[in-house]
Amino acid sequence: MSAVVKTKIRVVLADDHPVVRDGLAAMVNQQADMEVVGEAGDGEEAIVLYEQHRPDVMVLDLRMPKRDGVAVVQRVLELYPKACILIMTTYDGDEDIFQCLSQGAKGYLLKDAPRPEILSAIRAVSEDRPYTSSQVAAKALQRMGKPSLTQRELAVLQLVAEGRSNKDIARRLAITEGTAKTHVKAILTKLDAISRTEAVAVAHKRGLIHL
Amino acid sequence: MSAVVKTKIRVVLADDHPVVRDGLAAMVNQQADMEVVGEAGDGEEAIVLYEQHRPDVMVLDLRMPKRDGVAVVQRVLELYPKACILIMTTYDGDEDIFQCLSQGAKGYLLKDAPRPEILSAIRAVSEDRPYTSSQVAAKALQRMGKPSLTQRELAVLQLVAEGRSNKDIARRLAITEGTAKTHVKAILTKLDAISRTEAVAVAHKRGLIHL
DNA sequence: GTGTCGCTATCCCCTAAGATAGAGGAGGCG
DNA sequence: CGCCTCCTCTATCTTAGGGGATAGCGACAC
Repeated sequence: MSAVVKTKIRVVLADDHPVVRDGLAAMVNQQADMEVVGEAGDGEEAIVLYEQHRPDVMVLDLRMPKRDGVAVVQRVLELYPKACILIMTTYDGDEDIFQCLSQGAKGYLLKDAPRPEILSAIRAVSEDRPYTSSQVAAKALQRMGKPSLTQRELAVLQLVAEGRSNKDIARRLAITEGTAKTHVKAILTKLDAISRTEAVAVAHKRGLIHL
Repeated sequence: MSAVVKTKIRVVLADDHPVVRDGLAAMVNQQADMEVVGEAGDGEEAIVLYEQHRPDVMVLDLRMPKRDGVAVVQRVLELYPKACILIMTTYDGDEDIFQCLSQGAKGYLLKDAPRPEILSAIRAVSEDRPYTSSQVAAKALQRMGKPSLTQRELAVLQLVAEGRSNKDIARRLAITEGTAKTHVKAILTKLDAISRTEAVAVAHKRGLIHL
């Protein structure tokens, strides 16, 4: 070990696609100043590996089995408030971005980002500097000023997106049909949609619902 | 060169995520019997690279800029009917799978497949043997017997998914509202849905529409 | 305690959506 | 040629969906 060699940036990867993990691992391990110390295929594993390795950076996919990215961010920062987490995903909805960043993730980038950007994002986050590409930042700002949905409204929205009728929704949530309609109307207003189908489209695009 | 060394399997990769290409490339180049000879980031590039290199296998993502996977399959097989194409994607809807395989793709696998499966799929397809995982095959069979939508119905479905009203759809397609309703009704029947919102949910899950 | 917020609920009104049935023209195919 | 599918249009009828407003109740904050 030479005296000029700094300690490498230690990275944990979490993504449910082996091929993506391989790609990231190859990229990272090729760099002189960083190394992969752990790979997780789902959310729970990600948390366990974080505790085991206490890496300088955790690179996290949003959609994963067991526990999704947002939940992992929340849990890890609850345990280790100084954790540096970089979200790397295909989802560019303003709600996803907003959730992650407001939970305390240090960076957010899209999977179609070029290699150099990915690496510089890892370096930035490892030094506790936030990293957000301009497009992502723009989305996060879009989210500002837009009204949030309540928990109940999100539950109703989920059922609406599955194609359920108001009556059906009411039965499942043990409320009256009138109340279901009240919630749906609130959703339409907040999402600025004129029909439930449009509301689903908007919600999908914004990342309020998935699938 | 030793006499026992066979010619390597020459592979072209097409995926819009650099990180995925890197992962695949790393995996492939690590194998003694295969090598990556080209990488494309969109559909048009994929076609060009196929013509340039005439690889033994092309690994193709479904959703790509410029031209999507199905279109690439169609075009390449039109030019070179003996081309061996392996689809590798996250989309597991029966329609996506059915489209690709019936167009002539030799294999279809999901991005969450383990490394060994990916490699054996590439080897299989390179020898002109079809490769389909059991889950994927099951989906393809599910598609059998299900009615197809006409072009017009697909166009209407797309607009329905965007949240347009019947009147709006009619205006955009230059038909009467009644005709729009007729199409919507046909869609509901074929997708076995009772409302347009459910139809959108079903269509999405089956891969008839994206986004 | 007063105010705000979230969840619940109810009433009226009206339109968009879906169910049903029928029909004619264009084009492909045996 | 007839047969079939697709696309188009029509008409009627019923219901689910959506607009607008209002309000009681519990939780929580100030």
